[in-house]
Amino acid sequence: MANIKDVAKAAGVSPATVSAVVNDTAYVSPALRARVLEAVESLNYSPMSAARNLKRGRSQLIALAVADLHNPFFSRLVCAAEAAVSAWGYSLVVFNSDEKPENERTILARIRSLSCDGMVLVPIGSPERYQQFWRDPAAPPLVLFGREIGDNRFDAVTLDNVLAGRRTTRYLLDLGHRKIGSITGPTFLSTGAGRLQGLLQAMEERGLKPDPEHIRSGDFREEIAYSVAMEMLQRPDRPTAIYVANGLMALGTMRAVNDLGLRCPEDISIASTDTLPGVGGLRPRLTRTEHPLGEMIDQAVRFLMDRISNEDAQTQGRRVTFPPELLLGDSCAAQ
Amino acid sequence: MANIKDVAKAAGVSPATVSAVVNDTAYVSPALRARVLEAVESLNYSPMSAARNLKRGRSQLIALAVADLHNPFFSRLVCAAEAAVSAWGYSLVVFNSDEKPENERTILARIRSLSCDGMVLVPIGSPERYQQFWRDPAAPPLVLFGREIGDNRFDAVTLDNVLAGRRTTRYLLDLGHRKIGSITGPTFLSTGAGRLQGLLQAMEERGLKPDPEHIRSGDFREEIAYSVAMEMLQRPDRPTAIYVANGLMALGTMRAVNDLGLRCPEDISIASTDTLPGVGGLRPRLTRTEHPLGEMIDQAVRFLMDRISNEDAQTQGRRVTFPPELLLGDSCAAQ
DNA sequence: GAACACCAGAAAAACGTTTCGCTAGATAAC
DNA sequence: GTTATCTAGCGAAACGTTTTTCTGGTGTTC
Repeated sequence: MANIKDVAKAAGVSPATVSAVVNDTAYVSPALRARVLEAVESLNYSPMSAARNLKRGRSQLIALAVADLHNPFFSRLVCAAEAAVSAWGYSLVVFNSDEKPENERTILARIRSLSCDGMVLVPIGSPERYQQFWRDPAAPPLVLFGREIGDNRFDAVTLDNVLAGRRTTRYLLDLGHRKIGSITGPTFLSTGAGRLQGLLQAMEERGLKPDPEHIRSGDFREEIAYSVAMEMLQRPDRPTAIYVANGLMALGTMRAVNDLGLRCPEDISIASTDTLPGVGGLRPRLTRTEHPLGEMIDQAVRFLMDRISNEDAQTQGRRVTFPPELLLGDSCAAQ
Repeated sequence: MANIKDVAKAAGVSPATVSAVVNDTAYVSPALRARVLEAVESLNYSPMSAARNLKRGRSQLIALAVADLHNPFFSRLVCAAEAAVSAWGYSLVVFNSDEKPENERTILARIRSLSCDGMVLVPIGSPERYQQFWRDPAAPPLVLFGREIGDNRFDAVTLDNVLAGRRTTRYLLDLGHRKIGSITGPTFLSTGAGRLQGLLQAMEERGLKPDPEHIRSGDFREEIAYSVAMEMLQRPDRPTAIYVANGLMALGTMRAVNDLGLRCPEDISIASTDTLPGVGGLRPRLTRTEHPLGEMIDQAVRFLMDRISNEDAQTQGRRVTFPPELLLGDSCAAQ
């Protein structure tokens, strides 16, 4: 592969001049500039980023480490992140911790050694895990995404999960439902806990309290949600509406509804937070609160760019919480 | 960040020795090795990959450039590729050409300058586009994925699309269907053309020929498939079964079926190639042929690893075509 | 016409590794 | 005891850039 010296030789100039032309970093007379560009063209030269990175100390790489790439929600995140990152001239390196702490550890080490210029992390586990990462001056800027870990030193972008739960539940309450159940995510995750808390808040506002038997964790997984829903819906005092905490579980719940011969929304109303890509056309259309995913990842990347350019940046973590949007389908009926 | 010299100084050895220890590339006496490791530990040293890459001439990066990241199929591909690549100690850089040639051009340039050690490409457009890429000795090994472009110089991993179409159609024929329609992908893509061709072959085997009005392109998109299906299903001589060429369109077709008050499979049988993630629980469960995606990407990565280690490799492109699996749901009924 | 400022471009150092060739010391052989 | 053999570890070059410093030539000004 042609290197900068080859180009310099071909154009009869010094490597410095080639660099100046290629990076547009200093004035070069039109004549020379043309010769250089011609040489670049004919040799099909493109600067080797390993060398450039070594010299410049940055890599033009942004890492995205998600907790579970199998979950379509995170797939959508990858898609949005790729777009956001490449708009700033960066490339996206994708990692999947698969909810396993040891994987996450490996990934963090790898990101550091790749000298990624920044990273977006959907964290698993508790803040202690990131202590060392935080202290390490060589670590790239970090934005936590989606999940709260109770540590305000990092920048963080999240959905207002409590609001999501509250808003969705209020909608069900406004339709007249009183016996509202929920299939929640894991409560050790802020996404699971927050959405549940929002539901509880909304019901409490009306002086209601859910039947404990109607609040069950589906672990954010389709099959588990299915079996939990099967059981809940077969109870004699089954709820009239269910708030499901994510898209995969919403589908599992719908399946249970169908398998039991129940009709949605006539027999049971279903509302969720989040949905699945591509299923927009399914009937009944799901009533749900959604993440403004594009805006969220844009914000996360903006945080990173900010830290990257402002080395002297405040050490305090900034956090932005996005409100969910309530999108009406026809999976809920008045009670 | 601590560098190799700092470690060397701390351990009282030369940088060469540190390198030998870190990479386990030469014998170092136990005593020294321990001192070095201790220094590495206490300084939290990790080799800077930019420098290492510069010296070694590789980057431990594999690029995956897909044609449309919004399509859930390619999201699944990302997930599978991340796993395959990291199993070999590489990291995955993800790009989305969004079916736009100019994006693809940019991406190829970027991959080259990142010195990615290999790339998996879901190509858009015709082979000429990759000519220059092919001639460039600096370009990393390339495996084409999913789509045929009629150029046998590259390694390629594909699904046997013709077989997918044929197998699915035969299944419908065996159920007694004679008036079989299809919502196809774009026929300028091998995936679209192949699946359609498979359908035609299967029908021809039985001396049948589809009504031209029953063969329509849905462009691999949900909404287009919806409107095409709406129209096709409202024809007085509507087909009794439809073969839909991908998962997104299958959902659109199902939606049209529902919106027209038709029942599947009683009124119309639907079978597809590919499906959507997470919708495994939907009713009716889709009868479909699926990509063995994990095996396919594993094969692609193995091709790359092969080229990476065997510099002297054959210049001839190898190609592996995977047979689709037919998975029975309950979206098809006997006619 | 001389002194000076200015500027385009070149030369060279530096970034952090790996790796080749070498040295010095130990061991073994005679 | 001398020489040959071997080996652990070191020094230094090299990878391909960017960037700082330097140089030589041109133009300006009094």
